[in-house]
Amino acid sequence: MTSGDDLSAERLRKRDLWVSRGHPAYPHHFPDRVPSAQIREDLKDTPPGGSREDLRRRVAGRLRAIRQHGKTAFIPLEDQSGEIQLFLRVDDLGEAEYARVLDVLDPGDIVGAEGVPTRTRRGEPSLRVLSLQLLAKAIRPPPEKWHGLKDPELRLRQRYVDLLSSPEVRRRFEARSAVIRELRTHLDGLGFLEVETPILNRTASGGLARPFRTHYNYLEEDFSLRIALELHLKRLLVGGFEKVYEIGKVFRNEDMDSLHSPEFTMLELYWAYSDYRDMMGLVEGLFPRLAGAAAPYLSPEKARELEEAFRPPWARLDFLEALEKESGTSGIMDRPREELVRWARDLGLAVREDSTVGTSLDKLFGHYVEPKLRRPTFVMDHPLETTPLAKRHREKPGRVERFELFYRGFELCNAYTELNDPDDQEARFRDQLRDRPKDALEGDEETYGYDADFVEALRFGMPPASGIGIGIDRLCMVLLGAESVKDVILFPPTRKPGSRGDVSAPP
RNA sequence: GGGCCUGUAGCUCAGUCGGUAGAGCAGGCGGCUCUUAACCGCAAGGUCCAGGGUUCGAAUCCCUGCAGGCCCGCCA
Repeated sequence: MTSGDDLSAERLRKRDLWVSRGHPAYPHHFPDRVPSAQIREDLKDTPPGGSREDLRRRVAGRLRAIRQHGKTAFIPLEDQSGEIQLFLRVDDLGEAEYARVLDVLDPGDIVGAEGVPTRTRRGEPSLRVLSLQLLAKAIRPPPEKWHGLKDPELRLRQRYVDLLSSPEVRRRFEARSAVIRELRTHLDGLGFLEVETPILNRTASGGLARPFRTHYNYLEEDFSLRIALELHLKRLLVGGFEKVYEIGKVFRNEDMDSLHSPEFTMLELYWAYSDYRDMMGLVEGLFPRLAGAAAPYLSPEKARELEEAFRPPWARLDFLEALEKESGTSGIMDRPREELVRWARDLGLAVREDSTVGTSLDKLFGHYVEPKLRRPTFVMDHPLETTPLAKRHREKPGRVERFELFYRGFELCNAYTELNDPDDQEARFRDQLRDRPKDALEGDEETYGYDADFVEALRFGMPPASGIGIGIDRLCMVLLGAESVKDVILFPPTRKPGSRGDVSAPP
């Protein structure tokens, strides 16, 4: 009688009962409602046992429990603003109506109610209900009221159940939204223009990643989903826009773990007539604002910790100096490629025999330095080979003007003075192609794709500029204290369901 | 890709040495006019992830697979 199917059957029976009494099963609207928080506000100065007879309020939301006491009932109702208790009495509704209402209600149902704001004798802010209607019957029961939905698999596969049963989860995504809103407000205030550029591209470039492939029927060509926003935004600098940014999804056809999602949100920003030092100033101004936006959603201790951590100025480390110091080795730049590759491989780092100087140094840096960067730290002036889209350093030979921001051992953003010399850009693209491993498949390899049209754009003249990319998901992890990137993504990708929880099959 | 762990009622979880499957919540019936994880009584509810094997007998032991988690590796 109470297997899953039977629970649904019971709820359907109640819905039909409600309909058979002349009510619509799924009414079209519920006008003039106020947030439940308004009723709490109404009762701010009302003592226990008192009520606001001068008011009639309408609220709507999901029922979290039903506590029946014979001729009274207490029914906590939740909406986005919080919770308010519905207080039902035979004295208010009459025997018949009281029974009719309670006959059809279950936890999880969405109802609308009208009544008088009232504080119970115990002082709980409530709405003493004069009329109530079902707005949407929940055919499936909600998760256990005290523990909620714990199963990590179901929480991802059926995020809506996770959300409807856990205000804290909803709150985390409200916080994410608040952070992104603040990001926009801040950048708009600095005069940046938000733009949208194509997701489907002939060549996936501007980053180092394996792209998703798709077919564009109209153009009769295979396209890639973008792996970065960079090259289109720089085309806009050529076009005369001086401060632009985009917040959007990028797609990298790679593994997922607690720090990586194949589909993730990225901010990229380009700023004409500035260099990477100007950009550091922008970041130091931005992050404290974002920490401030996240603060109301955090414990006071966490909020203070963030505020202190991101108070500028932050530490600045020269890439090579840091690597030489932490590894206890000098003259790294003078060493031949083979020696660096051997060094990295001897440490057990995943570096191919035919790997480049840049990759080897990157891996060595990741091994020796990155884990130590707990407080916000700018790592600056990377070796040239690591970064084909950055401008050569004006003073340090063999290096580029670039910085990455590290915090708690992982990268939060990546910025550089942009390369705007078309000949240098063309040569650097070619170097990338040449260094590509011999067994790489065309279009399926992780390399900076050669974008000839981008080089052509540079030939029209791009102003000197700096640019930055910020991984929004990681940023939210840091600001909201999430352990996994899945915790800040509403609907992370999941594998085809196994034998449990298969909700993808049509009936 | 490697190692470890998990999968039992709609939900949260027990299940001993291999011997008929357990609780709480939710649901049903009854009681109760101020509860808030309401309470009290009664009855009901199972593809023990799937498939195979060992055994007189498997939720339990073995193998394979599926899904998930953690660590490592890979990957900006």
